[in-house]
Amino acid sequence: MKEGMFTDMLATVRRIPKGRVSTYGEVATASGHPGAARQVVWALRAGKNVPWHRVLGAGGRIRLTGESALEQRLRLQTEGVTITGDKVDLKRFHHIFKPAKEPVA
DNA sequence: AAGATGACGCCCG
DNA sequence: CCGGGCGCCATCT
Repeated sequence: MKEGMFTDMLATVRRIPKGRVSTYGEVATASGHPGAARQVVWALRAGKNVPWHRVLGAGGRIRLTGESALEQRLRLQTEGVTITGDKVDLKRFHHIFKPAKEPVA
């Protein structure tokens, strides 16, 4: 039965370990839906038991606004993720998804 | 069916 | 770094 793109995306987000982050674009690609970064947002809004706070905009920038952004910062900091200004240093906290398969050529 | 929306991304000036 | 413009794509009006 067809699970759908949202399910794929949520499963991918759930693989981001505590204390690490990823981006909408990365999640889209890693879940098999390159270019569907916007759909990752729908998935996060609809999904449950999902570490949505670990997903950021390109460059590690927090894209949420208002109260939601505050909560995201709080949650990330609680996990030990450092936020400078409005972004996270991907060099330090970026989670690299395990390549689907095919070892590096 | 047509237009508007958005927690996006990338390129350009 | 910042703003502006365009492409993308499921969902909503």
